[in-house]
Amino acid sequence: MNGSREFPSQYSPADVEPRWYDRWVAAGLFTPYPVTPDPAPGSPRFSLVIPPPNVTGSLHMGHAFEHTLMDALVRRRRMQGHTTLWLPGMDHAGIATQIVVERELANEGLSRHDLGRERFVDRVWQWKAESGGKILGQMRRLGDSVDWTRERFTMDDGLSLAVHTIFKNLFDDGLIYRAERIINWCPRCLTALSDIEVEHSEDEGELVSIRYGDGDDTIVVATTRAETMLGDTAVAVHPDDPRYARLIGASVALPLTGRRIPVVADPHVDPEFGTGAVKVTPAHDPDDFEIGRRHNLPSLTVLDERGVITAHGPFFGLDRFEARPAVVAALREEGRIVAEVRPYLHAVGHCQRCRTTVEPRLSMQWFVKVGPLAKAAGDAVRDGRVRISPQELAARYFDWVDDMHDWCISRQLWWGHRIPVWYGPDGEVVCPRPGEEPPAGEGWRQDPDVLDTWFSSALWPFSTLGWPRDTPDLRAFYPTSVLVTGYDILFFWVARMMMFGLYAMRDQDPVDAVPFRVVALHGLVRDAHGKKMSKSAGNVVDPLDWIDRFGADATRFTLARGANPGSDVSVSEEWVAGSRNFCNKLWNAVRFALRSGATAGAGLPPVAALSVADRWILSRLATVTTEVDGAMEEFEFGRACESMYHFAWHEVCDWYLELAKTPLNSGAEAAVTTTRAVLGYVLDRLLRLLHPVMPFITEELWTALTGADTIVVADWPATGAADGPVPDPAAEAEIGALMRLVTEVRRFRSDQGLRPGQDVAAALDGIERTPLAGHEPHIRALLRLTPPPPGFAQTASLPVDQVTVRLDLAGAIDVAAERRRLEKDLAAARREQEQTGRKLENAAFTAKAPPAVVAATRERLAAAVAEIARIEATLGSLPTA
RNA sequence: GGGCGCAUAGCUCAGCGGUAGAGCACUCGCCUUACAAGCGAGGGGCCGGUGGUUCGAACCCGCCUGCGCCCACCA
Repeated sequence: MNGSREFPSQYSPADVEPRWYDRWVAAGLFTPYPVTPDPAPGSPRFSLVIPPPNVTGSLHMGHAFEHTLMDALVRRRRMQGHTTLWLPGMDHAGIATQIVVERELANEGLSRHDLGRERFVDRVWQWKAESGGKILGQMRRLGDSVDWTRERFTMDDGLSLAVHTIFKNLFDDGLIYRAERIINWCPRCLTALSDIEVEHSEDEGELVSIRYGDGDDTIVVATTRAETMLGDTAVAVHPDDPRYARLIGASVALPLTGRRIPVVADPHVDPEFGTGAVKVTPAHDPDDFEIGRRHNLPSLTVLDERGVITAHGPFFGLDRFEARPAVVAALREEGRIVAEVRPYLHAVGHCQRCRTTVEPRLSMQWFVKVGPLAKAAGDAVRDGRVRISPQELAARYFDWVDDMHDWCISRQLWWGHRIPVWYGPDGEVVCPRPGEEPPAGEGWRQDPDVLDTWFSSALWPFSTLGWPRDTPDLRAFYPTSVLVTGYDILFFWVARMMMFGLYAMRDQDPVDAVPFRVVALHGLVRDAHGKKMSKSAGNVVDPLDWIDRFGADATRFTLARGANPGSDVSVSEEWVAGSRNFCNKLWNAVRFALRSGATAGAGLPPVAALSVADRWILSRLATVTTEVDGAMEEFEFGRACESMYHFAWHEVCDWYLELAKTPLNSGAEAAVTTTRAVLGYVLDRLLRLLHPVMPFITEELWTALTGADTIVVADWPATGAADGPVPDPAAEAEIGALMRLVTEVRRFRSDQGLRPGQDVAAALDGIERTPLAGHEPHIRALLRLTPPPPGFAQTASLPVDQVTVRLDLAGAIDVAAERRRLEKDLAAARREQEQTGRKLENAAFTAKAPPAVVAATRERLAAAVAEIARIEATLGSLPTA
């Protein structure tokens, strides 16, 4: 149907890509089946859910990378005939999105409080609509073969039901609890954060040693946060520390305040560190909180939610960072109290979203009791129900899962799933079942907080399929086949999906309770020099920019080509340009094939009809098919791409297409027919192999070549199929010899600085006695050599293997250049002789090495010796300059 | 403070026990009837250092050096 399509000499993605995506969607190719019960019983299922992008903005190169890998996996499975679902969607990204919208409001001079909760949330929904649309557009441009009929959002009704349901279940099982704890608090975002939302960096600070007490009863403590001393309620020392034994149980005066605080003995204190004495601030330090609990110390809160001092006195109203030097200065004024101040490098926690220094804060929050959940999550990987690729990263997973702290899930935000708990006037705490009327009336109110955005993400693999309802999709596609995501969110997301998936599906067979069978972790996208892409470094590339300029396929190929399990990928404009060139190469190969009348779809001609060149390229195709198939199975996209690139460019285009020209132009009907069929077959299969990575150009070319409707559901070339090509070592050896001969002659010409046409005539002496006899027409065509006229004037003689090429040169050869070339070859041959010779003289080698290796070494030695003799003879026959 | 990973051609990386590879960059020659986004040829590497295992090490083991990442409540 497309045979008459125009094929310009350059591939233009802009003319091709826009034509296909909507057609694919309209044809329902990305939809496994409509939402009906059990549609395709018995067929293998392949499903995966997209890591939902945040609605905060647009997709970056990391998304393009991740989507390329997922799409490649999905498209291959679809071609393999699996009932395939790639489920798209987006994440409301609680804190991140709220910050973005707040920033937008700030530009209008407003805060969220000016709008009030309801209007603010409406505003965020409005933002979501715009930003989300942009992301969907990007996914279409990338070619993501997602099922749009099943698109979800973490805050849509179904997912909100799932959130409420699992919260209720966990609550009833005692796995969610509310408690007053020291949590990580962001004084800018004004919300609690979980441990992993805090990023530590080595920051410079000051370690201040302060003398507490007066008279003889003094004790020196050190701190990096002097302002917190206002909230000190004790000094702790190690129970066995003789220096302080006499003070234990006594009290000392707290400078600046005059309060007396006890000295307590606690084994947590390290007597080796500093003075061996620690100030205890239970309200503002997690360690101190624990010490306080053990010794029944009061908690004195001296900082408010914005990090401002609330303790009465001269520091009241100061920000914590102003208060810190102010406290030290005040201590100095009292004299002798500051024992030492020295610069100190220590790890400081920052809010992942806004970089503000996190403040440990005592507050009432909701937590998930992770113990049993994390145990199950670890076991599922340990016992092999879930495989992590690459395996090395499993260690990181275990480290985290096996030593996880309870997860603080409440956030003091407005954008997110509101905690489904109501508090009564008499202290009642009620979590109604979904659908059940929440308690109402005087004094009842719902918890104002929302859930950590990762709480809903953790349900994604099953909430998107309809859970908690028992839907056909849930039955068909859970567990999902594979999860593709970056190693950087192993903890944030993967571990939590494991916990919640196993918990939600705890009634299922344990094997089928897991959220995914395999976790395929990829790395980060970096720039050409391996640097992380970041706005501040100015090396961020928008994938759409590349798609516009080089095409989606080139962008995808560049990303896939660098992808190895778990490792980062470096990309740059030069490389995507290289991929664009590759697209162009494919384009022109098919253009040539079409012009040559290549036929695809009829299968292979009988083996007897094939030429050696045909057998060779089919042999290579067989091997490449196996390589690509195997590599993709193991998420080794880089290897798969290398294999296809090399085969397509350097074997099919560089050699086979050139070799094919001889039979195609021969006029011999049988040869023409066979060559057309093989050419068509090879390109057909190559395009199928490439399709998962380069969907658009392969669709365009394949439909043109075969006349079929779409490559999207064409059969994936199976490894070792009965009717497929097979490896043919004899043909490979023969074409290998042909390549050597042709290359040698070209090298000779290049070294001699010969212009084309200066050596058109040549004799190929001795070729009739070699396997290359039948290839003489090929060789002459590739080298543009005519047969020698009778009695031609031969001026150069070039031996290659068993053949001597005698060339008719316009002038005398450049003897010096030829001598240089031969001497270089000679040196190489001598090195080889020496090396292999030494090896064979090694008695232990011949005794212990495998016989095949020994035999190969013997052959190499013999070849080197022959080569040396040949070169020396040639050198001897050169006229002296 | 723990744990993990990486050091191979100018750059980015593959190879992980038997003749050092790719892409890009570079040099030279070519508008050869699919493609100049191309064709042909070429240069370039004591595979971080150092010991060991082995007939044989870029590859396995020990140590050293230099980078990178993750985790961590030592004030």
